[in-house]
Amino acid sequence: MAVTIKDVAKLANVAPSTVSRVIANNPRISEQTKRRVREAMEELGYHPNYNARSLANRSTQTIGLVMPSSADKALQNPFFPEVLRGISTKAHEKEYTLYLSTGATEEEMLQGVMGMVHGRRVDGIVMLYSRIDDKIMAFLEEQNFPFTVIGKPLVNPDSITHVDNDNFRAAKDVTDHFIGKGHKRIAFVGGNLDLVVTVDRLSGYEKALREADIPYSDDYVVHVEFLKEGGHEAVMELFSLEKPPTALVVADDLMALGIMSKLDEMGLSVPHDVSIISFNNVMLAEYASPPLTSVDINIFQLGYQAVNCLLEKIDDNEMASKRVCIPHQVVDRWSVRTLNESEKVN
Amino acid sequence: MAVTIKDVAKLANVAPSTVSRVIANNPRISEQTKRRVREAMEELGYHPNYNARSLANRSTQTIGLVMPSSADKALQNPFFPEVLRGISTKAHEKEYTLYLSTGATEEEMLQGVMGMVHGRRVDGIVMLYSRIDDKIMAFLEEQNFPFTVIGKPLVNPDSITHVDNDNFRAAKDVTDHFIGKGHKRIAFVGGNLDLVVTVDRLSGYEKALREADIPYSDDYVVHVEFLKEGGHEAVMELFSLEKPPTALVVADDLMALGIMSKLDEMGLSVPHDVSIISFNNVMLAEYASPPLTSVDINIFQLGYQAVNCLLEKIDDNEMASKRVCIPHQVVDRWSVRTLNESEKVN
DNA sequence: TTGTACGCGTTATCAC
DNA sequence: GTGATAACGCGTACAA
Repeated sequence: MAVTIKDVAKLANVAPSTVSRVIANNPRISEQTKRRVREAMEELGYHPNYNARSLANRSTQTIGLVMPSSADKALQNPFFPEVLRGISTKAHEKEYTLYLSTGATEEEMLQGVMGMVHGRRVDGIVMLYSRIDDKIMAFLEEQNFPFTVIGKPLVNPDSITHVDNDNFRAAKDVTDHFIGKGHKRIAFVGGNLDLVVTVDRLSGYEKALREADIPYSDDYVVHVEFLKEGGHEAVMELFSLEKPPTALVVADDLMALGIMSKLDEMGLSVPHDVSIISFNNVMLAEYASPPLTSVDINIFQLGYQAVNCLLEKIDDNEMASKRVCIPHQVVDRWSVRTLNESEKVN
Repeated sequence: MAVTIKDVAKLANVAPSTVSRVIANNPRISEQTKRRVREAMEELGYHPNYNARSLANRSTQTIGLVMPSSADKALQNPFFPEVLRGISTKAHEKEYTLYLSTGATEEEMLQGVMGMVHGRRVDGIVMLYSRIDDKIMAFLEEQNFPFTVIGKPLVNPDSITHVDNDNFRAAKDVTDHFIGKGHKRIAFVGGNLDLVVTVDRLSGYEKALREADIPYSDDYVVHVEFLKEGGHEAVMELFSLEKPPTALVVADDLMALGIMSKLDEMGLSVPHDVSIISFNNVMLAEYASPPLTSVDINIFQLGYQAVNCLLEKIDDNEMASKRVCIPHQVVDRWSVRTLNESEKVN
């Protein structure tokens, strides 16, 4: 069987506890025995068993990740690899490892999370999305288990540590940007209304219109099931209005891609016939035709900080909840056109 | 502290071992005591500690996932969410959970995997990619640790269990498809030559040309760093040849997107000026303009079967290695045009 | 059918 | 500085 701490102890002529101290680099052990023990470890090819350690320690040094359910189309969004990169970077820095929840349905996901928590498989959890009325979040709160959320929890956001963008502001910036370019017929294409981010951005959009005295119209607001066929219909509706929009605020780069595909089909060209600004600035935005002007929400930082906050909770036993706001910036590409005077109609 | 098996035992007036047996649903326990014990578990809110279980069991019921390093652009490919879906489905079926390796460099990744293996954090590993001369794979083989590979390992593929497509055949099919449509100037745009999949597809492409007596030319073969700027240059080269290609075999949907963006810039239109078939058939292929004809390689199945094979190794202690081949099919969309007679030049 | 006793590999608390 | 010894929570021969 595998080599244990006892084998090392025997070979080095010390007690198992001494070996343990050497591993922990306990300063009260003489350099001499440290060397001897290390040589023994080397010789036997010893590696500590993390399960045993966790058991004795009551700490797993791993954090659980809750993604959208695997059946969820949202998982296809390049948002996740990038947020994962941020998460894994911070985790690696602090020598934490990652545990993945799995499950196709929300119920399965919940079971998985309950397993992680009750089975003491993880020390804390990062939720990679924030959905309205989410059972998993409710469970974690009720259990008082350390967790952080990427995005803004709708229910008591003040008592849940989360890292988010100022999505209200970002959407307002984008809408203002359009207004500054002479656009007045500005439509909003949002994602699933269950996602808090959607409602935040919608509010920002509304606010910008209001400030500019542009009337808000329900006709100009559609919600697209992320890349779904239904979305295409929504776009068709939008452009069969008597006054079709000249500019689109789109909640996600991928959605923008889908929309552009549909526009292309309809013989409409971006940015000539319609301008688009979307969110996330994933790599794809740069490779679209035309390259998309997009709001960079700093996805990497979202993940990085989420882990950072979580570890503060775990390591420092920090009880207070906080909110971290990651800055955004719109990066200009080629999907926006400035309207000339004659085009500035209502 | 948390409620343990002993607390349950006490409340139910049985020995801890009995509780353990109830958990395992041991048939030798009377229904009556089972009920009593279960009630006690319920009342106390008992949940087994997986670390303790793993320790006693010598099995973790979790499988480790090796993805490309988080810094690798390849991680952005929608291939991964989808393969993850397959993996997680099978894992969930068999009540296995998932562990993620992290790391930005290859060295960090290797450290991570060594940690999983030596620390006995996982029972087996699925490698989500297969790169030529991969240190991680070499390590796993040397350790004789159960693992399966998605894609074909270049070194001794016969002794490593892997699940793959017939990429040679797929590329040949695609090239034949073009040939059947009258194309003769067919170029191949491959990905990183380190990836085995690239060389397999390249061979299939060559074979098809040879069979059709179409001369193979190095000028028609370029390799694109996935979605990278360099790729754009490669495309420019291709289309500044005196005889530019009329058809492109592209190793990845995302690459095709990048290429189409560049073609658009150059004033070339798909499929009018150039036809394209790419691989993977990720959701994006459907939403490109025009929608891409693409080879569906059944990504979900790749993941699902990879776990299946791994579990056979682990559970049944199956030592023999095998190769599972997942079927592919090309799904026709709008990126391919049939050449008319006058266009069928060399 | 159920209980006893020990082992899984570590860490932590005492001693010395 | 270092060595016993007792947890950590569970599974499992073996005994009853």
